Amino acid sequence: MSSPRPEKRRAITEAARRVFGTEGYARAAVDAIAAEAGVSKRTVYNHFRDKEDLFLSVALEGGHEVTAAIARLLEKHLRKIVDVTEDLTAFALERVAAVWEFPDHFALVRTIEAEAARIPRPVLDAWIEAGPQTAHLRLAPYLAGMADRGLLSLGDATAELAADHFNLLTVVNVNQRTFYGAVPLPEDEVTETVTTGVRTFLRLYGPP
Amino acid sequence: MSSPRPEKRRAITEAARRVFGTEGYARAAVDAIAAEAGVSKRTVYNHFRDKEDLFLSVALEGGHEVTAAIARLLEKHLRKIVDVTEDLTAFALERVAAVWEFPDHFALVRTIEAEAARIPRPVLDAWIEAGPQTAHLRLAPYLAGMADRGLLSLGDATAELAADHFNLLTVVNVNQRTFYGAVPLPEDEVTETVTTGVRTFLRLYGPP
DNA sequence: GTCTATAAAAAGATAGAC
DNA sequence: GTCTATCTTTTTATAGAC
Repeated sequence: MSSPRPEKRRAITEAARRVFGTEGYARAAVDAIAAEAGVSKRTVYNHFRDKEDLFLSVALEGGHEVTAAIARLLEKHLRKIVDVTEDLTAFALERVAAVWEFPDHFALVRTIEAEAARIPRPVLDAWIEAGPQTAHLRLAPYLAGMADRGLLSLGDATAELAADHFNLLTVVNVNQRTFYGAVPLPEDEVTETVTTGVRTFLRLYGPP
Repeated sequence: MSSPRPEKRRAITEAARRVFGTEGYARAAVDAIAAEAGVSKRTVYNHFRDKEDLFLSVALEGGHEVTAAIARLLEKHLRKIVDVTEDLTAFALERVAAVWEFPDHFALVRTIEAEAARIPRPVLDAWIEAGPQTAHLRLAPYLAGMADRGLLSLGDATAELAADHFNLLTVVNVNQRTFYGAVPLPEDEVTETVTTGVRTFLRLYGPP
């Protein structure tokens, strides 16, 4: 399972992400992954115990990458606030667009959700923590900071709860409608949904 | 494709719902569905063109059934309002519990979401309309009625938007955490989430 | 570790009798 | 329309040479 050719392993994981994303788990053939990666099938089995091991490795890796990308978006838009409404909206719009920016990953997310009941709990928990949960919770400190500066008023709500509501009203709402990007939604409807979501969030937590 | 033995067709669709729900689309074997239904595989192919036709028929049928069940919950809890908070909470709790009451159907929902990109658009649209969209939109008239009676104050929001927010804050929130019931969540956390969701909803739309 | 070739099993769909 | 038996293809995983 060690790998003196790290570039091959890399090629395999990238190919696997594409094929698993396009085909789903059961339909994806290891043959196809090997072909897409430009290696023989035997090489795939030298790097990964079996198909399931390959799938879960790719999923976990993708979770970390997307979480990192979202962390960069948080820094970009919410590190220094110029205008609360505009900055939150700009963040949410780019956050939502991640679904189209990493189509292979989010196709994988849909597959994971479908397979959730069949994935070993420790592995699933590791994925949830690496991916959605962390990406989700990292928003809270930024909101807390904004509240400290008087830009938001959390009342007796925790920053985590406010982050929860922000995500539901913007990202989750759009993802529900588009099945995580599988069904396209006109850009102006996305903008409308996010704008309304931010406005609603500020009715809950906007400065007095 | 006609069926002089309707009870066989029924047995097949019920078996298909269980097997597709348990195994997902690609993994589910028509052999297994036939065995579960107690008929031969050839009989399955006499009633349904192919595996995909069977899957989509079952999905659509399930969508209608669950939508009807949710309509009954709306009538039960929101036809006559005794206490706004309590009635909305009771409705949301039972609405959320539907995921555990129809485990096969919601396992199928997860599969549909995963396969969304591969399902023919007209068929997918028909399913969305029969299932989630209708179940979702039927809440709006009840909220509008409550607003008319002064039990809610919608401001300049439409009843559809308020319904959207109610669903996001309660049902969608729980479903996100549990992957539509695939990962269990302690009952008190469910209650806590729904209660908080209703309270937040009433901060937005409660009477003045 | 990587390749070609192959084994072994599974699954979708159909032929043909009744 | 329903059944048993079968065809055909696809797929996971491995043997064995280099």
